[in-house]
Amino acid sequence: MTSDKKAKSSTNLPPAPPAPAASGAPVKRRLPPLLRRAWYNLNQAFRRRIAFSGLTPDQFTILRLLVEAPPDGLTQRELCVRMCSDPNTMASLLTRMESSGSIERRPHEGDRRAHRVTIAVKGRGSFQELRAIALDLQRAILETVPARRREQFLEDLERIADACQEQVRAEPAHTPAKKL
Amino acid sequence: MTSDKKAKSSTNLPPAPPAPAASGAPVKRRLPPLLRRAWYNLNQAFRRRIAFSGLTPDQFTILRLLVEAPPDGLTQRELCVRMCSDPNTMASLLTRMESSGSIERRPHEGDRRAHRVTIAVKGRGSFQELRAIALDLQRAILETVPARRREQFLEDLERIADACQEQVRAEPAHTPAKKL
DNA sequence: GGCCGATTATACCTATACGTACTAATTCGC
DNA sequence: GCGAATTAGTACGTATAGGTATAATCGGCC
Repeated sequence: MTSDKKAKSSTNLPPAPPAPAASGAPVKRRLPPLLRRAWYNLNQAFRRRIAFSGLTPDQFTILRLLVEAPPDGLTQRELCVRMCSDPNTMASLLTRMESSGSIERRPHEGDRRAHRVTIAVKGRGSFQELRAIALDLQRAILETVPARRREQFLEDLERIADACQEQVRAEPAHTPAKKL
Repeated sequence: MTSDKKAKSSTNLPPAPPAPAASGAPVKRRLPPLLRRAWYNLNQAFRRRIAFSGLTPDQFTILRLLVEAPPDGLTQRELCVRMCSDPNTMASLLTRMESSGSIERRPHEGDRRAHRVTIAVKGRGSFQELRAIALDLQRAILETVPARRREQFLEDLERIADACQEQVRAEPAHTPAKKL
């Protein structure tokens, strides 16, 4: 068998020619599809690289936020804000992480509604291990943009991210017409 | 107690201070969090704006792809590639859209495994209506980047998207060496 | 012609994403 | 202080995201 088959999984993406035919006309690039493609593939590439650890990209993000947080930890609300997530997703995510021993939850001593979420020893170990993989991946991807434009690109991407967030605030979940 | 901020929203995102304090040091911007923030909020802003129609952002994307496709329509596989999605997600997505009457599925006359997916009259109407909303949103967001840098930004974002996709191909779904 | 690997779609399962509704606790106006 | 508005979390339901496995084909090769 000298076949150099790539062992391509059934759920994998084929060649994929998302770019329109090059002709000479100004290639009309649309922001939403580009953002979607970048994020989905970045997330998937990272998920596969860290799958061996049993953690998901979102769980890794939680660990990063906790490592960068003060030793007291953060409340679920604070994690939500930092992850652009919502209370529901956060609750189930943290429940799984608590079960697997990556984090710990204890009642907040100043606000009995809230929880203090902290990283467990096991979680800290996982983070150290996966962090290197994350940095490698990020570097490999950023290298495709010429070094002299990288800083400008990230600055503009931040403007875009800010603008997107602003557009969410401009359109509340349901605009509840308060009863009077 | 060190926390003393005034959030003011329920399921919504509060003020959200994702940026580190400005001090003078080069603000280290990280690609993954920025991409996540941009995509999540763009998607959410759009979802809320089109919620009245009963369609989701992903469903809108399907309609757009079908409108831009040849009259014969596309197979589910082709839609997967164009959406950076996978066969599973596509199947359930199309099942829902077929039930709601946005699209039609018929057997592929040349390949009995495949389906031809086409847009229904109802779906075409929805698309026309939502398209204007999508364009407005995209314009409002892109305007936050100076006009003279927009084209360059989108070009670099495309490089990033391509690089992310490449990183996925470099890491097949089930990495480890297959059983020998 | 028939065997075998590759491909299209589906079924099933877990992990988010997020809207609505609800409970319990906290804050604020008076 | 008391009650209403707010806020932290949770419960529940629907819509993706995507891994594994499988049925039905398709296609190349002997």
